Amino acid sequence: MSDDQVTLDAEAKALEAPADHKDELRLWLRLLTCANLIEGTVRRRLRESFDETLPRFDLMAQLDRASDGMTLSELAQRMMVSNGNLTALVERLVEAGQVSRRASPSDRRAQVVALTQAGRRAFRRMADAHEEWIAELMAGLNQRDVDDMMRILGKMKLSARRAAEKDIVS
Amino acid sequence: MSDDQVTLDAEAKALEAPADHKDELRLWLRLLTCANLIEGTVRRRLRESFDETLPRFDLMAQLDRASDGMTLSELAQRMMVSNGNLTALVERLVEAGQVSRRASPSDRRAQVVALTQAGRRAFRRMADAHEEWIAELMAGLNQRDVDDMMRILGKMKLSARRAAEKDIVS
DNA sequence: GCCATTTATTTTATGCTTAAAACATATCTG
DNA sequence: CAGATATGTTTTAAGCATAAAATAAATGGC
Repeated sequence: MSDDQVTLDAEAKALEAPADHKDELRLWLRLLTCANLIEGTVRRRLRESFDETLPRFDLMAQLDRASDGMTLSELAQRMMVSNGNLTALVERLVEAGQVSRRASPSDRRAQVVALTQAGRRAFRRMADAHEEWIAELMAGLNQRDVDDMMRILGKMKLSARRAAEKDIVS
Repeated sequence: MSDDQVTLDAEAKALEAPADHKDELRLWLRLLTCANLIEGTVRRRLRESFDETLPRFDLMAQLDRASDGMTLSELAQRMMVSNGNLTALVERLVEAGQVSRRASPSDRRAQVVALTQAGRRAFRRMADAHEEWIAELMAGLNQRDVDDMMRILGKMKLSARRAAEKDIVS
């Protein structure tokens, strides 16, 4: 490997131009394309097969993992959406009888939301289909690809979180 | 390799349970987490540094690559958003003087949109910062990670597109 | 116990997004 | 060339999303 050449090129550039990050940019664009492609397909199929929206499905997926329910703030954090977003979303799901809402026993400011029995039943049906759809969309990957990507995405998640938190904490 | 064992297990399962696709599901959730983390950071910084929104930036990015502009339909397809979505988005950018809009010479239904000079100038400033942000968010990856992931995402893109198009073409 | 700060939620204003319907123009087919 | 079909765009109705401000309750320091 010609490290000298790399170093010389890098130094030659550093004097007049900023570092080149085209590879990372291309990676990001491709990641985004894949995410949009998959998310769009899931969104469409959820609507066509179950007359349900993706945000509602995502919300139910979080509640499905917490049998005792959770507060709105906790839900917002896990879903990575703003608090205000949940107010209306939860309201509609409560109206539809899929989510229950009760005051927190320990904190009079907070509300605990949870899946109703009907909500859990509906979610489970959708989740089974959803799992199949994801597998179908990723059918072109072999186990090695899945494992490799899982590992690299783990690193990316850490890296991105560190950079993102720098903005907020300070 | 014990193919027999694999086959037996698979057959034993097939009788009572559907195939297990947990790995793909986990991969999808992690991919989504990364995408949301990065996209959210970019969105916030665009607003804080340039008082600009991500959809507007994305639109300008597409136009930056087509110096002669393109029609709304072509733009919608490249951005992977609905046509109706663009009407208002373009309208606001035209108002802001960043995008121009003219009738297509060859098709009286169509309009061609393009960046104005001011729009191009503004976009270039933002794009430089954006490239740095992406590199920072992905700083935890080495070149090998970037290359590996790029390759696997290429496979995923093909795979997802095939599955997605199955729904629509029919 | 009181005041400052933090935390939980809602409200408001604005913008993004979609699907579906409506409309206009192009293109194809017989 | 006429009618059918396809394509380009806008409109409509509904829902999703954010930031920022407002409100309410909890917590911490003194």
